[in-house]
Amino acid sequence: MAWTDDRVETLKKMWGDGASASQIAKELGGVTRNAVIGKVHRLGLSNRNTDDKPAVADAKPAPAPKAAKPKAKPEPKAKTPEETTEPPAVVEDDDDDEPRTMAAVPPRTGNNITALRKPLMAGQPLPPQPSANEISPEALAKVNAVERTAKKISLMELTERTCKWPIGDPATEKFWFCGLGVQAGKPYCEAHVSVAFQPMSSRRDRKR
DNA sequence: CCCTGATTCGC
DNA sequence: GCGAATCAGG
Repeated sequence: MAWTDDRVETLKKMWGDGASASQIAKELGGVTRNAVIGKVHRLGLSNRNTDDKPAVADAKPAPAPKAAKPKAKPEPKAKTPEETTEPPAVVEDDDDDEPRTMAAVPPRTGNNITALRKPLMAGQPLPPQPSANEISPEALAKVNAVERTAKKISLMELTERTCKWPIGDPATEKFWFCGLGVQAGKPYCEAHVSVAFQPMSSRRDRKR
């Protein structure tokens, strides 16, 4: 697949919009993210630095002894130390909206979670609330069981495919996220989905 | 393990 | 110019 003006345009557009290389590659099709990144660099779009390196100090003794080493390791990265002109990078991709017929129910880790009010991750549906209520005993038991086998991952480990169910008290060190594989599309694993999302009717029936 | 971009280098 | 392989990091 060649880089037609057309495709390059799309590339520029998406890259400018903050899309990731893999996203762009997927959109274009026929190329890998590596191809996209490579192109981005060749186009000089890597990081929009309109600045010219101030010829302040030129103590660069051309440190590139890459001579007879097919797989020589790259030299220390030369990263421009500046972050000022960073784009908003606000995640705004929400392919799916939670069904309105479902109601998110707060986590109940046996004990009680008080803090954790604001979303931990941008764009992620995770505003657990303390006011828990009746959840099917079976489901609850299931959750407790799952929490014993949970991966207990950190915030950084969270991905689109890891259960984001919080376990423990965020105010203490004893806090993790479930981390098990999510139920396709959902933010939680199967067990946690079952307690997090309940049909409105179900809640009503139980509650009243 | 999932992902991100950065870099190198044979083609 | 291209991009797979690799690196470095979250």
